[in-house]
Order: sequence, then C-alpha cells, then structure tokens
Amino acid sequence: MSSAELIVTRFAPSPTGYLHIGGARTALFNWAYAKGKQGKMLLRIEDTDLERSNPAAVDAILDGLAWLGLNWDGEAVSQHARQQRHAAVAHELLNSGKAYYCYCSPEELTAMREKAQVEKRPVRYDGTWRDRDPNLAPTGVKPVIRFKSPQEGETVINDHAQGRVIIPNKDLDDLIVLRSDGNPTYNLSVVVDDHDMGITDIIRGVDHLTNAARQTQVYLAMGWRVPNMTHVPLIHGPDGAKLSKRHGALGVEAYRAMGYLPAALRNYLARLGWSHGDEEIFSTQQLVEWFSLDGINNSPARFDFAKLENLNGHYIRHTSDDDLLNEFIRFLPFVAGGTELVGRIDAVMRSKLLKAMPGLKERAKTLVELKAAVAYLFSHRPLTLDEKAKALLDDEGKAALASVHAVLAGSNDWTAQALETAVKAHAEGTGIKLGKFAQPLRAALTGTATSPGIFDVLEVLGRDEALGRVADQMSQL
RNA sequence: GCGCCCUUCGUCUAUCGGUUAGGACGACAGCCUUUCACGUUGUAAAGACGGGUUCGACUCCCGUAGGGCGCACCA
Repeated sequence: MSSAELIVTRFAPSPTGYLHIGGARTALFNWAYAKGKQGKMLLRIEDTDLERSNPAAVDAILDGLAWLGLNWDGEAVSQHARQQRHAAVAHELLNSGKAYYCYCSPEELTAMREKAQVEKRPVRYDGTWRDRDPNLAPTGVKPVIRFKSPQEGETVINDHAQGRVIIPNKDLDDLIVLRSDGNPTYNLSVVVDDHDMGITDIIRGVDHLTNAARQTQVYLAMGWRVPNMTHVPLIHGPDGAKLSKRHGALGVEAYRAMGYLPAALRNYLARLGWSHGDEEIFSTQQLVEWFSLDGINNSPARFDFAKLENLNGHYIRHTSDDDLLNEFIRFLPFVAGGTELVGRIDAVMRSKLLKAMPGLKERAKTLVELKAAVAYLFSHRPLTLDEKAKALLDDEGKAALASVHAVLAGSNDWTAQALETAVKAHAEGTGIKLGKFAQPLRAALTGTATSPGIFDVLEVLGRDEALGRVADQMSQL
C-alpha cells in the first residue's frame, strides 16, 4: 500500500487516576481504526500538569488499556518530557509575528472576565497587548506568549462525525501558548506533539471540539497539515447527564471488579455511538474489519448496565471452559476475598471447577456471580445453609433426603446421567415429584436454593463429599 | 451570556425522500423445567414541537423547546 498513506492515530489521556470509561471507548475507536487500516495507534500521556500527574496514575491507564486488550505502537510518549520543544515552537510563533508577549497579570485577566460577565459580553481576552508597543511593557512582569488568533473570518473543522463545523473567529480569543513560567499550555503541546508524532487522524471526545478550532489555527500558523478530525459524542449516565462519579463506575478497573469480561466491554463500548447496521454481538476481529469513521453517530449515548450485563452473560456462556476459568482466576484478585480463593485452587480444585463450568457459566452474567455460584465447591462440611436452603430442609425435606441418600449410596456408577436415572426411577416408584427430592438435595449439597443441575453437582462433588453433605443434613434433627 | 453540537420505542440503534419505521437490551405473557438461568414463542413500545420545500418527508431547510459540550497562565 504505497499509494495510501499510513494511518497513525493516537490515544492521549491525561493521567487522572484511572482509565475513564469514555476514554476507554475513545482508545477502542482509535485502536480499531488504526488496526483496520494497517496503521498505528500511538499513546501519549498528557502529563503537562505535573501537580495532577503521578506515576501511579499513568500505571492505572496502562493497566486499564492492557486489561482491555488495547495495545499501542512504540513507547508511550510523555507530553511533559517534550516541553522544550513546545516552548521552542511558541518562540517560533513569536518570531514570525504569529504570537506576542502579553503582560497582563492574572488579576487583570480576572477583572476583565468579571467585567465582561457583568456587561453580558462574551468572556474573552480583549487583545490589550496584541498590537501594543512592547516598549510599554511594565518592568518586573514576566509575560506570557499569546497566539495571535485571526479576528476575521471563520475556522472550519471538517469533522468526520460532526460534519463541517464552522466557528466564527471573533469568538476565539488569543490563547496563551506559553505561560509566564515558560511552560507550554495544552493547546500548543497537543498540536506540536500530534504534528511531530505524525498523527494523521485524531479521534477524541466532542468536548475537544472548540479546542479543535484553536488547534487548527495553530496548525495553519505553523504551516503544518491539519490532521483528520473525528469528535465522538460523549457517554452519558442513565439519567442523561454527563457521566460522573455520581453514576458510580468511571474507571475501567471498576468494570473489571464488577466481573465484566474485556471482550464484552469492548463489544458494548463499540456499540455506544457507533454501529454497523443491526450488528449487536461481534468479535473484536469483526469490529476491526467493520470499523469506519462514518459509522460514528453524533448524539450522546446513555450508559446502560442492563445491556452490558446481558452482553457479558453472552460472552461468559460462549467462552470455553478453560479460557473462562483463566479469566476468572485473573479476575479474583480484584474482588474481596478473591486472593484467598486463588490460593485454594490447586490441581484438584481446578479440575472440579472445569467440570462444573458448563453448568455454572449458563447462569452467571458476571464473574462476580460466577464467584458466588462456585462457592459450594469451596465449602467445608458441615455446610452453613442460607435461609432458603433451611426452609427446604423441613421435616418433609429431611425425610426426602434420607430416602434419596439410600438411592445414591446404592448407585455404583457416580455420573450425572446414572444418578439422574436412579433418582428419577425412585421418584416414579414412590409417586413423588422429582422436585421434592431435588430441592432438598440442592440445599444439602450447596447450602443454597439455586444451583446448576443437581445431578451435575452430585458428580462434580464426588461420591464421598456428596453423600457426606447429604448425611450431615439428615442427621441434624 | 456567547459559540458550537444533538433530538427515532424506557435504553442502544437501523433507515441515508416513497418501509406495515427494522433489530437488540429491558418490560410483560406463554412454552421448556429439579431450582436459578439458558433457550424459545409472542405482546406492548418511537420519529420533541411548529412551519416550510416536495407528487411524497423520520430523512432536506427555518424556527421553537429540551439536552450536551466549550468559553483558565486545566488537560
């Protein structure tokens, strides 16, 4: 593909402590787009604001991306490390007359803003120093460098999701590109980095749409090519308001702890703000093949846990027992009591879990539910029964247990199939419904009123353990 | 306040001027059944409002309403 240009996208999160779920979707889109075009996705950490950036926050993002299975090309770029270059570009702008020194103090700017607010005028820098003679500069004041933004005309953003967005230049004031302490500001750094990194396509949230206009002006001033832009709509909470802490889970690590599978989350996120006809459930491979910028909508989507849960259940059911067990073990450390459980999974337990998995995974919508469903395998005799299980083991239940115990003990083939045949025959022989035996049995074997098929439970538990658990409940009078 | 953007079932969405407006989740009802699930069958459920343009608008234009984003020496 020599004629076609290599697509280079980037994901550029600011390290705030976790990988935001909206950021995760942005990353997914960038990733899928780059992959589908045989291009590259780069990663840049926007750590310009050192006060809010720390290694732990960066790690949280890398960890989140890794968990989601989104890899990037090359080394992650630290924006902070490139400050010299950003400052150099600011001075380049200054020297070519595309920027100027501004000596306004923060207090003056605040006053300017407040005055504008009172007078109900747009709050913008009034351009005091734009054309003023630099010789008038007050002594002892460290100036900032402001970009000389065009005052006439309009700036056009040809956005792949939003369409042709036109912003009047009069509404864009002269932004600061270099602070008085010599550090560059975001809008400058982003442009310089995206240019230097050879980014061809910027895919990010619409919250950056106005920044896109300012950045476009900087590109133009530098004579650089403006990358293709795609601003994707934001994700809202179930109530329609912007997703915030109030809605609960913001970081992907929270979704991991809630027991969602990375593949399910990818699928769900992909369908939020993007679509490919009526396709609902598709593999990541298919996403990569299908993903296109014009499949992106331009209206915000509400996050729907019910749908995520449904999808997750589907993925759990369709994951092989072996893979699912591995996912489960990988998940356990992130949930209370999970690490201890991992310690108890030896070869024997592993094979029990694997054997029980077909029955278990039909019923779990999350790995948290799977953990609960698997608990009976880890229980020690005598079991502690929950309320519903206790209710099942009334006098009638215990009597049923005693009679079924004899049947089970008499079976010389401890397989689910053989045991089912035997117990069903017993039920028919006594004229009692199967349920009258199955439910007390379930209570005795699992300590709960719900579980996978009872004959499977019997087989997985093994003859001695199963008979022991039944006997425990028979004898307690 | 100024600028920009958005608006199809409760939710995610399909439709790219002509459809009985389709699918999925959720809800409800039935079937299956040893529990819970799964599976399966079916039902209810939508073009914000008002004007245009057009033979014909969910689709194009304008306005209104509602919602979102942005307006820092934050990113």
